[in-house]
Amino acid sequence: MLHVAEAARVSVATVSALINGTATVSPELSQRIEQAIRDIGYKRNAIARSLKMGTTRTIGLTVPHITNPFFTDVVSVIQQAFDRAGYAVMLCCTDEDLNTQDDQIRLLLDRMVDGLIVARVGDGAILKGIVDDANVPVVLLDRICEGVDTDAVVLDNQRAVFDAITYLINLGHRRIGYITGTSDISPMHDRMTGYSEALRAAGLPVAEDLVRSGNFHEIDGYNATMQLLSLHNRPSAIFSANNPMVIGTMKAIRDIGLSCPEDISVACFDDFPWSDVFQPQLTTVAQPVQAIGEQAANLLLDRLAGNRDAPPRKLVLKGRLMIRNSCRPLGAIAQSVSA
Amino acid sequence: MLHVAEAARVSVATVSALINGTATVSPELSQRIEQAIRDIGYKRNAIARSLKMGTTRTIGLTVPHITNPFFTDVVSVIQQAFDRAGYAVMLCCTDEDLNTQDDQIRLLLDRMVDGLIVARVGDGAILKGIVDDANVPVVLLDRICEGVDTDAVVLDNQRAVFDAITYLINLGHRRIGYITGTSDISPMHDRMTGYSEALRAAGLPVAEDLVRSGNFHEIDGYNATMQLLSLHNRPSAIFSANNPMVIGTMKAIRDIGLSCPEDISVACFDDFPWSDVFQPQLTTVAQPVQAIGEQAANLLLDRLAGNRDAPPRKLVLKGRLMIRNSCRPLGAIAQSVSA
DNA sequence: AACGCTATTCTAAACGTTTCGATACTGTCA
DNA sequence: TGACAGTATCGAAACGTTTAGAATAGCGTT
Repeated sequence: MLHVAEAARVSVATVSALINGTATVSPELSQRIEQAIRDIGYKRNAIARSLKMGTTRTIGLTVPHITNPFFTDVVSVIQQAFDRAGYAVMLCCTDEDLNTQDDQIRLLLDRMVDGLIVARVGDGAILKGIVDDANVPVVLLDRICEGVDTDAVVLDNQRAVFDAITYLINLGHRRIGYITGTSDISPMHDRMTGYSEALRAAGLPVAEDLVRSGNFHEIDGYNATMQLLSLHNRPSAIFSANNPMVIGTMKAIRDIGLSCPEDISVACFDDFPWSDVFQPQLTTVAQPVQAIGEQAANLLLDRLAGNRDAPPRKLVLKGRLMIRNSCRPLGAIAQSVSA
Repeated sequence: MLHVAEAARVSVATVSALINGTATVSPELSQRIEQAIRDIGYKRNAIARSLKMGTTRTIGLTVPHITNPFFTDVVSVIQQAFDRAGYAVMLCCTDEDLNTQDDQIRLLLDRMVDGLIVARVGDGAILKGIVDDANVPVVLLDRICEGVDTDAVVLDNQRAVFDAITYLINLGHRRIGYITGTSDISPMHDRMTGYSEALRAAGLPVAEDLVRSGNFHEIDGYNATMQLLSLHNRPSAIFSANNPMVIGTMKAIRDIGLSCPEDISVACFDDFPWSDVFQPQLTTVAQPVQAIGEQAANLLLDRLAGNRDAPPRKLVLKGRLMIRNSCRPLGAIAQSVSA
């Protein structure tokens, strides 16, 4: 900017005024300055600007795994929303690791991001500390956090799973295996509650041997399913509370020589774009990913626009049960077996 | 830092020296300073540091679509690699749009990113201009660019498709439909060449009516497939040069009342993690996503480490044909039809 | 006691912006 | 003609660091 000012024989203050339109600049000088900008190929340095202004027009986004299609979709929507609003997005993947998440959030705050969208990992204590210190608005995504009082957008996980399990029960299933992620995050807890509530509502027992947990990866789903299928009295249906794990479930079913839905019914949380073309067509609980991403972006953009003091807002969206052909009425199975 | 210096009764220079280890500081002052840092909860401001140092320890990454599993995986690997190296990643999705890409790259450069990894869109002219101006190292990903002389990591697309098409020919297919993305990017061009070369090598004609193009989305694959299937003399196999589009292909096949592989064989570029559990199990060309991401990260990290003047390096990796059950020998189909 | 050496610490100038208050100019009106 | 208001421009400080070079202190030598 100094060079531009010199070339146009004006002060840097005038150049700044013209660029930002913060004061009127005479046509004559405007022209000289614009010419100089073109000649020199001047680009405003956003870093220097950020330092002075105290704002970076950049937000931080952390998710556990970007390869999980749910997060991929949400990240994509959020990225687009902030792109439109002229913000850049710094993306971090915590890989479900608490320390990584910690480090990354600190890294983002050091870089003076203007806001944070966090699909948190682990318990919220440390996150709470960081968020309280940092003076930036934070939106919690997918996973809320006891004691961290801030904007959030989540699914009504309990209800969604309740509906899915009830659907299985209505098909005649009585022993329903359940594969969950680590239970220290709210969705896993709420989904588990949905599972037990549905059983309880139908007067069925919650059998401990039917519940397995893993760490969100395909291999965890595989191992959990292997255990369920080798049970003395194996379940007739399996619900996977997370979608990378259901791939593992399907592999385990295949490897053990069974097939879905003939021998075992399967349903899971989170939809896939290909769910209704490949066989078996998985029955899933679809999250409104578009809405989740947009709402999260809107909440944060609203805070960034200056609405700092409004009380925390918590948006709870509804899941939708997508019924396809991966779950069979139990009567039909009995028939085909006895035939 | 000023407050810390005051609290510890030293100068800011000494605080800086201690924090960065750039000069020896007596144990006594060190202790006072560390205490003050803790008391105040001081965090170094990375923006001010960037301004002074001329480096942000942040890189920019732009891809066409993050929801395309290929890019999702590559982004994930790259993110991890830079995270390990202490860099932040700014992610942009260009949505296959030239202007968006332009704006985003400028945005990233304004923010003084230290380097850029670009899966480019459209023709390279503008990109070339930007890259030449900007004084940062650039690595091209997946798609190279005539005239832009910089590091790149790409697949041997021609060979990969040649092998896949040859496989189909060996199964007895003679009319093989081909669905491509827009041909202004190198992989689409090279894949198309692989297709024609394979046909030519087998002495088969390249029929224009068998080649359709779309804009990388599922819907484009759907439309292209609909056209191919309503051809008077429809193909016995379809190869989709891109993986979101193959979902559209499968939907079209289903909607038109055919089935794969019984009525029509399908293969595509890019693998899915679930390819070998759901039916039909797609035959695909798998890219070594892990290697692609790592190599791209390494190339850039190497430049960032100071190796600026080495000549541009172009890494060409090999694809791998994953043969599953979505393609049938044509003889078998003939038999079952005549039976 | 004066000297030089080393180890430690500090002063002050950058980095590239924004912005407040000051200044200079122009024209209007009493 | 002089005071005044309004407009256009500028000088300089500030944002929070890093760093070159100057200053100081401590200490062994001669």
